[in-house]
Amino acid sequence: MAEDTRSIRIEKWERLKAVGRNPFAVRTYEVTVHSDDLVAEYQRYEGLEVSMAGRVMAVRRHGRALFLDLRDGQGRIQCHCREDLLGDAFALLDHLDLGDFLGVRGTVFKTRRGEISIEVGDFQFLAKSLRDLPAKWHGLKDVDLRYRHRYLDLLANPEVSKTFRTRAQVLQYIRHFLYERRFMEVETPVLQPIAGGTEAKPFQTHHNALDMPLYLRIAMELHLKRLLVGGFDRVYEIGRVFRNEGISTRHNPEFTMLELYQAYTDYEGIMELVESMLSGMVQSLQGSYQLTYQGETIDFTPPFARVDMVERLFEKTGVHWAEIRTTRDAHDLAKARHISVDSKLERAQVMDKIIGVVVEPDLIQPTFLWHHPVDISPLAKRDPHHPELTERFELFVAGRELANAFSELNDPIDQRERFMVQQEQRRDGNDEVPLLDEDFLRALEHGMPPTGGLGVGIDRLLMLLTDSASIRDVIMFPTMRPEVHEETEFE
RNA sequence: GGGCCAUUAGCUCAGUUGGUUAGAGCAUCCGCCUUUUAAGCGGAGUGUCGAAGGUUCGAGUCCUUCAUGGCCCA
Repeated sequence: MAEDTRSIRIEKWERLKAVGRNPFAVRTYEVTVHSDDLVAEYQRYEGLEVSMAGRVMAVRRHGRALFLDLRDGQGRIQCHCREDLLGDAFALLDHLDLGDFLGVRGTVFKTRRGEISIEVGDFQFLAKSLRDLPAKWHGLKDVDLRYRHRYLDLLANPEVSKTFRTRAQVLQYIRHFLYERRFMEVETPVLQPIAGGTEAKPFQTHHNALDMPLYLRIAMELHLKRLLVGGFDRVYEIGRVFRNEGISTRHNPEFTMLELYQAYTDYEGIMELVESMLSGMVQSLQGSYQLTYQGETIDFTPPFARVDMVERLFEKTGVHWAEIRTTRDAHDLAKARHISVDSKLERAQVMDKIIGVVVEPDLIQPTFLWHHPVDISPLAKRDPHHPELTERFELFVAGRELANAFSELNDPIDQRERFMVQQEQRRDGNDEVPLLDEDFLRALEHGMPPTGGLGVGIDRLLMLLTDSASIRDVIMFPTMRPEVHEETEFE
């Protein structure tokens, strides 16, 4: 029973305290080497005294000696403790449990079976664990427990730690890549009086002192563009955005976006940037341009394929975008293709849904789907030769949108007109359309340079790079319903 | 929101057409063991069978509702 384990361990702790060895009274422990480095450079360490600290993951007792596995932040190292070397201190190991933190000092050697180990000459309890760790080799499989108690998931399932190490590497890679291209990292508000920059339902909160509603941002776009007006010409932000929508294997209410804006270039310049960034990232992580996602080989060798959205729609449906003039036409097409859409949606949104069903799922290899119609791209510059289309692309990989980019609309009059169209949709009941951001328009009127912009969903990128089926596998603490009953075990 | 599936010991899982006292491995506890590594050997304990109702002489098993999660669809 869990309570028995706990009280037994508390008793052992009491006994340690009684002999002046209270683990929780210890503040520091000298660490001279980490496990992985020691194993990698065994020749250098053999016969030398080292000092290490970590969590005890396994104990194998052999009477007057024992082996234990110590896990530190890098990996695992085996330690050997013998009574003839440790003397009276050996008896203290009776109070050792799986999960305890231990510091050891001793000599590096190799066992008969060839395992690099430490012959412990001195040890210290650094923290006591009062609860059982998850099973040794089954791992922790219950997904609910894994996400709720991620610390146990990380301890029990090595591939989970690896995923989050990859996440850290990817963020580092991006920052380094953008640093080399002279981008500056900035931070813009999460709390906003108007949540704009895309279409999504925002979370609402309230500021007490100002007595006003505030929204959690759904995108960073409009603030980053203000910075271009302000004179920075290459800016980016990596941060959390929030969308008050359903939860699924591809959606978490809060997720991480990269947005970047580069002045004096357009969507084709950004296309080059994305190709270079992603192919280089895959190369540096995998050692090649290929990776496997859910059984499918994906090849990030640049250049990526380019597919014209309107053309591909025509190939797939025999219908040209221009033939769909009204909302009615769009709904008819959806019905003909057996695609169910909300009857309240307008023409452009219905078409967006249709494209999502008939075009996007086929885009398995990295593919730029480009030249989106202007009415689903309110912040993108028009294509000068086809003013009903825009200089925009979305990058699809494994049938999913990974990035979205365009030549940023900097014509303040056109921008205002497009916002006005959105306001009509809002009045017609589309509550995903943001309110008009007058200050943003004012900024544009001061003049924004021609600019290419990009947004990348970092979590979805990580799903690809770590072959994860669910977005929850790449977010440390995904959004969960609270547990029904809190266990209170304090007597 | 709809459909399907899951929930049994701390962990991972069995549990027959409804049948007596619900099982295994690991973990835990006791004993032995000074180069093991899923160490070994001997012994012991372990459950609100997700929750609440119902059917039945009898429910882990059948029915209903609920909770949480997963997959698919919207």
